[in-house]
Amino acid sequence: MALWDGTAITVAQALIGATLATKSPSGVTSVTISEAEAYGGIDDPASHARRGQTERNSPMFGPAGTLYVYRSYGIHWCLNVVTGAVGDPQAVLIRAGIPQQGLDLMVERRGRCDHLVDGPGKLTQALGIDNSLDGRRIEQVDWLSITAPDRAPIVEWKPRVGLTKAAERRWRCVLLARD
DNA sequence: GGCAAGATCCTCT
DNA sequence: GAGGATCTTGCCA
Repeated sequence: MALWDGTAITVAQALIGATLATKSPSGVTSVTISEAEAYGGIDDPASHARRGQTERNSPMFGPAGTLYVYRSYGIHWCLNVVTGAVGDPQAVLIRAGIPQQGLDLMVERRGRCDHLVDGPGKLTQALGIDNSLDGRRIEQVDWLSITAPDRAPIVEWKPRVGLTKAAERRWRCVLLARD
């Protein structure tokens, strides 16, 4: 069973502590995922899919393991992993991580040496992720991988941030410590 | 066709 | 801590 099989809630928790890695001609970069946010289906007012399927959000309606990359505030890319069944638009937003490999490359991409991957837009920039991945399946992208952690980490569920709708739902999963 | 909102980040004070 | 940048999407007239 793949990491992304399940509901947005269970997948968000499963992704915490997992290793997200990308390869490029410049080298390999990888992070330990430390923060992920669950987005429910069309009944989640904060989800892009709340008004049904559109051209923009159609990857969310695809099978589990599809990547949904959208532009935020006209500037940043945000990476989501689609979960749930086809036609059930659940997804997990990968918000932040802890740098592991390729620190130099991340610094180069970010143009600074601090705050490399502590936000959704920063994480995609540091890992070289953009909308070329939108609608692709994780298994079909040979330069990106997500690997489950060896041991289940200790996590905490907190309210979502940056939202104006349904922000009170405690669907943000944060890495507390690794067992 | 026009307008407002938005799952953010950076810079300046 | 506050405010500006920047642009796509969806709603409404």
